[in-house]
Amino acid sequence: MTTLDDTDRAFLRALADDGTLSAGDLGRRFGLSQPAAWRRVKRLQEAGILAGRRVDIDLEALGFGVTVFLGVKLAAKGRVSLEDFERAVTAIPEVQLVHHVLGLYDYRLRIVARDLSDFERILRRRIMTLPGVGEVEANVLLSEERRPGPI
Amino acid sequence: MTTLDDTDRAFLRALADDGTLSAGDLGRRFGLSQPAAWRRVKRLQEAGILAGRRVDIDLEALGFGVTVFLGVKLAAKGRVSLEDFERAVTAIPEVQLVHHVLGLYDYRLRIVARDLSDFERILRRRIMTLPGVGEVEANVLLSEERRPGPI
DNA sequence: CTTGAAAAGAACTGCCT
DNA sequence: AGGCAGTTCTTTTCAAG
Repeated sequence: MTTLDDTDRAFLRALADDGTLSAGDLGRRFGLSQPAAWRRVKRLQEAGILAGRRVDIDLEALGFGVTVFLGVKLAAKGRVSLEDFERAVTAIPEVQLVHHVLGLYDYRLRIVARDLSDFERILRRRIMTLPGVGEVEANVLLSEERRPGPI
Repeated sequence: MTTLDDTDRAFLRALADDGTLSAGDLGRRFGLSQPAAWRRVKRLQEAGILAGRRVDIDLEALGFGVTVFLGVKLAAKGRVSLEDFERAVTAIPEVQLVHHVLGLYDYRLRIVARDLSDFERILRRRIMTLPGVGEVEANVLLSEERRPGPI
């Protein structure tokens, strides 16, 4: 674990919002020279705090207008059935995230579909037929707000 | 909505995995020249499909080892109480994501905490005191797998 | 679409306070 | 820690086929 100063936090917040910012941009924005900003970014990367960079793909622009969060409870929870379930669920193209969780459900999935009838098809043909699936609970996404988190 | 060819899909998958890839990298990987690859990336950006770039911050490296998904049901759901709830919940630093959803719960939150007793503090002092909160249901994250999605 | 080249900008290094 | 000056490298952008 590493501790950060205010400038590090400002850098992380800025980069979480816009990953295209260069060291020069960050320096100008927060009153540091380009090399000083660059050294900070490098330090954050080497500490593993800046873990990677990704692009944001707008699936709605591609016709995937429905996002559903699905809680899944397994019927039989042997060690084998967890692995079987994970292997099968990650093979479904519409599944974006697989969270193995503790609580009322065993897994939480984020699933995208073109529309609700497309989601029904995925649920009936792909999800309910997965090995070991018991109860499921669905929540359809209306709106999403991303926050910087505790940095 | 836009339709993509196989190369576009390959670009998006590669960039979703590693946002640092340049047009030259993508071209080499998928058999295009650098300018051709660059024009494709630009087209995807202008179509809004490549919506932005962000860095991945490893909150575990900063001492936030616990992630909890929290379903929240509101007790009274007037129009005003939704906005009050959203304003109050987005002000909690540990809240990373606020999903307004349809289903058994009204909101789904992604919350990070240093440990479980830190999470208990957030839950009791910050969440349960939010305006209009009724039932809550928590799932503690054990492991997370990200998938490319249906592109 | 390609190649080639020029221009711009970002990354990186040494040295100094 | 940070700044300045400079070099190197990559990316961007244009020209021409």
